[in-house]
Amino acid sequence: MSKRATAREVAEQAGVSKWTVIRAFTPGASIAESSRVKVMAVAEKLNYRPNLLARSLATNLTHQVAVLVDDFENPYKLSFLERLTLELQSEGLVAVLININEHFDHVHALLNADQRQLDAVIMCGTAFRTEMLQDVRLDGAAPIFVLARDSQIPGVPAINCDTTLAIKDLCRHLHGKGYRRPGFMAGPKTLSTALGRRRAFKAFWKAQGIAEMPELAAHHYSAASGAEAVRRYLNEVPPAGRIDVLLCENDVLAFGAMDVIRSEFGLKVPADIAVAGFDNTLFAAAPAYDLTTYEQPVEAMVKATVAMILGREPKKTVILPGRLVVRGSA
Amino acid sequence: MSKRATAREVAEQAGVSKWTVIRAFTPGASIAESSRVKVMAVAEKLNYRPNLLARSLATNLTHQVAVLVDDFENPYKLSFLERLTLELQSEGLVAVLININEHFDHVHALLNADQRQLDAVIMCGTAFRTEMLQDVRLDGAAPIFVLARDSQIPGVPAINCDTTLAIKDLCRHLHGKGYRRPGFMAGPKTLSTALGRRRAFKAFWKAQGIAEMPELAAHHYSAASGAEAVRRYLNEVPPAGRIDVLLCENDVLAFGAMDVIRSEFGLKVPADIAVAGFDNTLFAAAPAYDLTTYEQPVEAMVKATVAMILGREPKKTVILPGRLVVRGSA
DNA sequence: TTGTATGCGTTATCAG
DNA sequence: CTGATAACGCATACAA
Repeated sequence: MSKRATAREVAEQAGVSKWTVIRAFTPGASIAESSRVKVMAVAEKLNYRPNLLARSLATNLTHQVAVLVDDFENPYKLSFLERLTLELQSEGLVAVLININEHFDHVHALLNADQRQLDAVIMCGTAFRTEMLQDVRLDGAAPIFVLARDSQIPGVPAINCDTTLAIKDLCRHLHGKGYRRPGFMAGPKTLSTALGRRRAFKAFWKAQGIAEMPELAAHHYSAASGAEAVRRYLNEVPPAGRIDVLLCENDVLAFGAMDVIRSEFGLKVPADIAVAGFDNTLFAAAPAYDLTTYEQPVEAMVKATVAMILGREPKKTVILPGRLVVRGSA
Repeated sequence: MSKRATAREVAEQAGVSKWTVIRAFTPGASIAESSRVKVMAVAEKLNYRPNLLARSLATNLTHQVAVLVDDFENPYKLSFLERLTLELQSEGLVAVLININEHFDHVHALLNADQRQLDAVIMCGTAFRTEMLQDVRLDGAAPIFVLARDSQIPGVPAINCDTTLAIKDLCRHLHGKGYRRPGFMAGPKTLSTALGRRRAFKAFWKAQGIAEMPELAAHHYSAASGAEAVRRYLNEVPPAGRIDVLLCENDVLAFGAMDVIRSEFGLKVPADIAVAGFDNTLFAAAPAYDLTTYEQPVEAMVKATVAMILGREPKKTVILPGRLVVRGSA
């Protein structure tokens, strides 16, 4: 039942001042080896370890980083969280995971992070309105980073995959495969716009002299919404006038789309309609989907983010190239 | 560029003592309405908000809870994280997400949580050796809770789904469907044992007078390992002697198994081999898998955990019933 | 190398 | 209701 020992208690038992105890636990502090050993022995006995809370109060560094997430339906988020926590922890930082939802929005989260003196805030692919950040006065607060999404906010760097390049790579592949009647499935309007994938898609095909590009609108970034969108389309448009390839804004939408195309309409992928996604989610590789998609450079993005947080790199928007993953679906 | 204002600064500008400022921000503190208004005005102007770090140091409460996770390959974890963060945040707590891996093990995480004075530690389905906890001396430290797994450690309550009931429900369904040659796919030995699913499985079929139950061993809880295990089995055992139903320890293994059964061996699910899983992952509902599985009562489990953390419920192991989800795969 | 004084921004407690 | 004093556990600067 030995309660947490404090530096003062250790000092008493070791017969030194508490500052000497602190020094023993401060790497690079000037302290005699003899007293260091003595202190450490007593510390071990009393089960003493420095109180990081008190340290944070004194140093103004919590070594904690807020990670804001709002879409838990996308398994892809899990990869991001894994890499992010891994990278943070390897640098002595930890992630405070904040669930952004109707009851707890960005402003709420930002204020909270501020009050807890967190060292940085990473908005991990969260959907936010640019105006939102201007409402909040966070002058002395932690720097904010936008991960896996663009940021138009001055002073708030984004670390993102090169969307233009990515969509171009994807579309070039589809075009090379001979598809000429492309369709695009987007998520909710505002969020979709922020991703910029639709724009790049239209630009590519227009450059190829193809003007007609049906758009299927999904209400959420979920398989169910993807399914619903494609169901609506297939019910409305007779076979002759249909698209021959569908690029979905992300894998989750693509999964839902493929499910409906095959199970409900008895069509073949890619023979009748080819499908491609974005993210290279774990399941994209499963034979059941075998989805052609695009992989974001998660590790590089995460490393770049953490480097900026640590001040090893200047804070500025970074765009990194990803990787086209060709599989059987398109 | 207004730096973070402190209570003292606000006090000076408002012409009161800093304690009055604190009172203005302390719900239920006795303070004159007039001075409260005065303080709030200045606080607003100076952009003051209480420093939770300092508060934590004084109160010994951080309102932060460590959430340990070690398996980021299972999309199911995402549901847990979503519900957990949601519930914690609705109670004024936040989750510190800790990635348990080779470089950062449970002991490391526990010590870290201790030093950061976290209020509690939730081991969210992590694989640990019982001895491990005894090595760590964490007497005055935060209470530990084991979520979605059993705990044999005295004083460390587990919040889990009723495995025995769950497996019995699943198996009864399979038996009712007429399957008589059951097989079980387990994950890594030690982790699997901790889950207790295999044991319940064997018990059920033995009670039905069926003794032979092939076991397929997966090395990890991943689709690839599930695929590999079933591939090995199907290559070794000729069609005549094969199982007619395979219960996998979790959905992810089941997905991998189904992939191989159908794509590599051209067999039908459930006609040739039926498959069932455990967890009711998002993808289990997809037509591509249409997996019969068992759903853990995530929300109830999470609520029970948080209730104990807040001291609203006594700390003790809780076993909750889940829900059988019957689909087309078995 | 070691000890001392002071500060970090709160909370708790008591006197007025 | 308000101000003052001590305490939370450590860091920083300085003196010995």
